[in-house]
Amino acid sequence: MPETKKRSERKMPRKRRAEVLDAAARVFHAKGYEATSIQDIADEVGILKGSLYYYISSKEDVLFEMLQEVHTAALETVVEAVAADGNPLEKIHAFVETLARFNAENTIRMGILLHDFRSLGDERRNEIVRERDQYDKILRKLIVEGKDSGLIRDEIDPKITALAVMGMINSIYHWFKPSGPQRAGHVGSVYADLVVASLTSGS
Amino acid sequence: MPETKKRSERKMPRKRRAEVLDAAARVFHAKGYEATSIQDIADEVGILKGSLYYYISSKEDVLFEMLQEVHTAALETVVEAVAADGNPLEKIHAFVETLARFNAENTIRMGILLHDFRSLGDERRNEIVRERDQYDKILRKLIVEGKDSGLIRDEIDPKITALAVMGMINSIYHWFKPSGPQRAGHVGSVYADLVVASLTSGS
Amino acid sequence: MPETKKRSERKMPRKRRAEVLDAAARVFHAKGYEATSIQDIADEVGILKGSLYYYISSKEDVLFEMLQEVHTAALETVVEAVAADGNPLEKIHAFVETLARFNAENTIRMGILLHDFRSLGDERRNEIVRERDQYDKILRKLIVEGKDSGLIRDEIDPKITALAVMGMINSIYHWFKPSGPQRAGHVGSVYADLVVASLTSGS
Amino acid sequence: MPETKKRSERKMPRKRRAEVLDAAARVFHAKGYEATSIQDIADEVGILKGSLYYYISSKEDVLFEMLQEVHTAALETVVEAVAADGNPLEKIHAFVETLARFNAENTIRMGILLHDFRSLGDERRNEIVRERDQYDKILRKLIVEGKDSGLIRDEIDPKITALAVMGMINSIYHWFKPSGPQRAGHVGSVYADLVVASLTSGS
DNA sequence: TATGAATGAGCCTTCATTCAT
DNA sequence: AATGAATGAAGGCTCATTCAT
Repeated sequence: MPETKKRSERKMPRKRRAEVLDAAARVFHAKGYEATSIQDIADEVGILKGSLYYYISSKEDVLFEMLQEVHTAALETVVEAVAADGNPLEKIHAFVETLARFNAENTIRMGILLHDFRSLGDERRNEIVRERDQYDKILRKLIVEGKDSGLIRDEIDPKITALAVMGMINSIYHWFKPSGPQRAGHVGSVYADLVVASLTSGS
Repeated sequence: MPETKKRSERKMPRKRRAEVLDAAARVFHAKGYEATSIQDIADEVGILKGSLYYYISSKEDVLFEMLQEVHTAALETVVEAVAADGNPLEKIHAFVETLARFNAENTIRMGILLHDFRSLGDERRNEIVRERDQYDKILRKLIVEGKDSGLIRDEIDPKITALAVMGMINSIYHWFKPSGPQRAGHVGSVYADLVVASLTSGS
Repeated sequence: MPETKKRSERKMPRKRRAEVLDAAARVFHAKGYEATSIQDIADEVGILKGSLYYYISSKEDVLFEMLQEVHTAALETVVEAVAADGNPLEKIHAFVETLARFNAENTIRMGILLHDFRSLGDERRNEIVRERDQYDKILRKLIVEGKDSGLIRDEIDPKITALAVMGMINSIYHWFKPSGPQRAGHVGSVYADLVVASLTSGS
Repeated sequence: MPETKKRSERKMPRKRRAEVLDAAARVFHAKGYEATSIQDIADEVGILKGSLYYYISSKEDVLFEMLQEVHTAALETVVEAVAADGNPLEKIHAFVETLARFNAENTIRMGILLHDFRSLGDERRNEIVRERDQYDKILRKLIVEGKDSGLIRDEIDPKITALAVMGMINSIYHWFKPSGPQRAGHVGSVYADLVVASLTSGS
């Protein structure tokens, strides 16, 4: 059916813009935001660098929109996961599993978020940092609740532990390859099991 | 005595050179290698940027030497710790404790290593990456040995677990402040306890 | 009737074209020719910048046509005024009054003419300059005639005086606002009186 | 005396910077600020455009400093001239003579001031405009005083007249050539005589 | 008539590096 | 040991213009 083909090819309104953003994400991920030139992105898209500005308004804007986007998506996913029924330990399991899986499913953009948010202007950077702190807060609160209810060992230090767990999750983008042997879901459950075990064992 | 003179002439630059490297490390850590200009480093040292080239040969060289240095030191410390007597679990404890403490004690240079090694040329980057993989290898081998000797749970996946632990340790530079409440040694033992617990627990 | 159709098709563009020129004049006047982008003009008209090229052939062409137009109009008005009966002094009065009024009535286009004719290519600029010099010539000749006939003081230097008067007139676009308290005609007669007084007085 | 020569050639601390500013002024005057590229200035100086930034911090800064400079100098000269003893008419004569001469002596920088102050950012432009208005204020006040004391004709409109005189003076940069037949001082006195005549004659 | 996409040249600015002194 | 001046390449971005639709 040539008609169907035509329809899907016709006009593609904001499709090209998404292509540009995707290309930018790929290059940012590969070389880092600062080391990436507008030329690099243009090459990846296959147009001239001047032409890029038909789709973007500045290099930093591209970064910000990209980060904003993943950040919102990640936070939503996590909040939803933690909202489900369960005791603190089950919620921690869900938190880690969900966020680890999200990281594995979005290595490119999460990698940029974690590596390059510093390159944003003050205001925007603070906005991102503020949002990022929420993960930590949620996790730390769950650990405290787990200790209060006796599900988590007394010796556990909520602050350092939460930071350790976040660091563990935030490093997934360094090694996870979607084309590799592991599935993102597998990584999520392995990470979650590890964390839960570390909080409960030891007696 | 021309000899004495020579010796003192050779030594002075070294001291100043270390100052330059320290200044560079501070700025790299604060802004990232790519976002740091030679001017920034010169400002931090308090000399003109042209004068820097009396001590360094290129910006990348500074980075490389810095990374080499801390990398070697870290590896030495870890290898030594693991060489001590003990069963695999005890060795894992020592590994994590030592490396975590080292990270806390060297946030500036370890931060640069982990964030900016990508900016090196291909050859040098590979050299660093190759060395970095050794940590992973050591840890993974210890986990396998621990499983073989029944000290570590059967379900543990050595590969993912090793990566998770390394990620945990490698994120310390993000939050640890030498001037903060925690001592580096405390961080080390908390991390080590957490890891050991995660490997052994599980009812 | 293909003829009727043709005629109406040819005429429509003309109207829109005038709109475009007007919009361009407004923006040129507000920001200066060099600082005005084609985008600015398109925004003022309310169409896309690509669409502008249906009406214009280049940015410089727009400027040139605009300047040609007002220049011709100004010269016509002046020539007509000077052609009327009267002695040299009366003609100078008419000259200044007419040209000053014209300047006040056409601040936008006269402002562009006086501020931005330099941006034209060599040939066109020379064309404009050559025409502009005619005002000076006319005025200077009238001054000489006035001196010859004893109506104008002997000490008057025709060259510098003509230039001074022209400068006075050509600065009207800087401050005259059609919406302000003064009427254009008033400005004309005040200027003319001033000039005549300066040429005759001196006891 | 080679010594004297050496001394004057040695170190020339800010000499090169002045050369750069002079070159910039020349090009700005010839083509207008907006139409002048940094490349143009570099070519005029005879260095690479990147090298210019050793002496300047931005194109607009160069403009601003230049304008600031002439403006201050002009105002000082005028204020001093008006401060001298004399009746309002004599002061007006001094005002016009001084400012016209200053304009003739500084066609390049005054031309830039009058043609390109619009290109400054809002704040700086307002600063310049505010200072520029002072001339007008001074002159208008003198005219009013002249009318009050009966030295100036009753019919004179202080506002329009002041604007006309300022326009006359401000157009000198358009035609005056230091290499031409007229001396700057001559222009000053001719202008001043014209203005005084225009204010007093007519009875 | 008008749009949307792209071009290509040029612009201002930054920066690692060099070198004579 | 250090300075001051300059280089040359590159960077992000703007803009007049073109053209298929």
